[in-house]
Amino acid sequence: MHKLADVIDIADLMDKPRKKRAASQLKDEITAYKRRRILEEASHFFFLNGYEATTLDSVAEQLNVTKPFIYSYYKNKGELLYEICQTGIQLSLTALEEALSVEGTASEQLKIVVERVARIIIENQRYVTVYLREEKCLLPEDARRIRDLRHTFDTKLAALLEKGKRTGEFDVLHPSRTAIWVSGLLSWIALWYHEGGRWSATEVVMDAITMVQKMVKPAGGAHA
Amino acid sequence: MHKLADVIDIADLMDKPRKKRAASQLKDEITAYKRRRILEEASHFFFLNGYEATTLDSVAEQLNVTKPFIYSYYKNKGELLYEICQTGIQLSLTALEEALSVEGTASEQLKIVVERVARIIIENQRYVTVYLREEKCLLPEDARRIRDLRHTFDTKLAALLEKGKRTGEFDVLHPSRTAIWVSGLLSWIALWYHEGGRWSATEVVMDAITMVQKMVKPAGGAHA
DNA sequence: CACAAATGCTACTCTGCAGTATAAACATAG
DNA sequence: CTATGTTTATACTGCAGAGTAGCATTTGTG
Repeated sequence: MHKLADVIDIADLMDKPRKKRAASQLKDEITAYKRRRILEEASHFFFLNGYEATTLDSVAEQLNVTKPFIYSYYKNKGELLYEICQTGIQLSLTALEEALSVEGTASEQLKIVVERVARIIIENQRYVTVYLREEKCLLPEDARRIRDLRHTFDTKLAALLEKGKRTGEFDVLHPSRTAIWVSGLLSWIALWYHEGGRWSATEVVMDAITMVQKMVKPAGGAHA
Repeated sequence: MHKLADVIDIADLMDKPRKKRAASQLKDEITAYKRRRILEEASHFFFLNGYEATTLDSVAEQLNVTKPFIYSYYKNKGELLYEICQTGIQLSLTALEEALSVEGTASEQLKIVVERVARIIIENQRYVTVYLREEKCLLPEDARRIRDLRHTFDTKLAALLEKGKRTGEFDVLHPSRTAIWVSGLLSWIALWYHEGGRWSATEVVMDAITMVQKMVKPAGGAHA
């Protein structure tokens, strides 16, 4: 239901001078940057205080702007939440897909997957935590799209476990159920890890790898 | 800092007639029952919609009473949240302690622990989920007490892993860190399990047992 | 410099809900 | 059947925060 003008860049069709096109491109980049900054600060507050408890006034104050400024870049508070949740799951999914594109045995791939996804989750803890914690606050249609991404994640992970099962590398009774335990273990990192806490990010990542490897290891002890 | 009268039942000290004591006892039971019913319904709404998004008016309506009724049994909304979170973690802790009191090897005990705690978490999903999700909404001092209970849970679990490590039943590099992964895996059940969903409670419990056993199993494959 | 167009801010509105003052209904005792 | 205390409801207050209308300010253009 888009108007044509919304989809195709009018500047490219009409014979606008170079300068103008360049200028509008720059403007778009600035707009994108502002949106990103708002999202960053909002995720910070949502992470610390929760979605409902966070006021857009406080986010604005942190950015040294005012509330209407935020409203000129986001339709409403819910849109901010959606973008944060989306970022949280999308980053993990992308990390998974990139890891899967590395050639190797199922065991090697799984190790890379866990390592990369765990790192991404730690680096983007705010986004992932808000996604896990505030799902209930999303509009139904937004929640649906987020769940679909999550489902894709679990499905791709399950496929990897299935592959390892066929080659005999893994001992998993039920790949799609095991995938949920593995992705749960990864998600748990976001809820539990604390920067500057008792354990370093690297320790946590290494632990996660070890745990997942044990979860899928055949009983016989083959395939160390 | 309690006054004496708050600690010792005055009716027992003064020579009150039997009837009065019996009557006041019954009254206390009724009061306790009302508090429990309020808590049940509140946890239902907190679970479904989140703490902040839930109005006490809606809880009252569900109970066919009014908001001031609730306020005559609970000081404020925060106290309700605290009791729910407390219930969530306390139930798990009690289940753990009961399971630990069963005599047996570390492996046997661990199996019982995971089984019982997983069952309790599934049966009391509302309470546990609210505890995991709404921790940020608690007053600092309440949050502190909840964290202490959680810490006790993790510590007792770590002690069991330590014991199994000494006997050679378990292969865990770092018991207290592994305990956190195990308790995370158990917590994850509350966030993910859905009654009437693809998998039954029994399947989930059995899966949890399998996963935890694999997580601590020695590489050599001894101690099946 | 004048004019236009965007970008951002001041100063609101309006709603929804936590919490309460007060009155009514009910029970219990004398 | 009145007197007294207890339990519950009616009917408010007060406030915080989401969202907005309209003014001010900057920026770019001929």
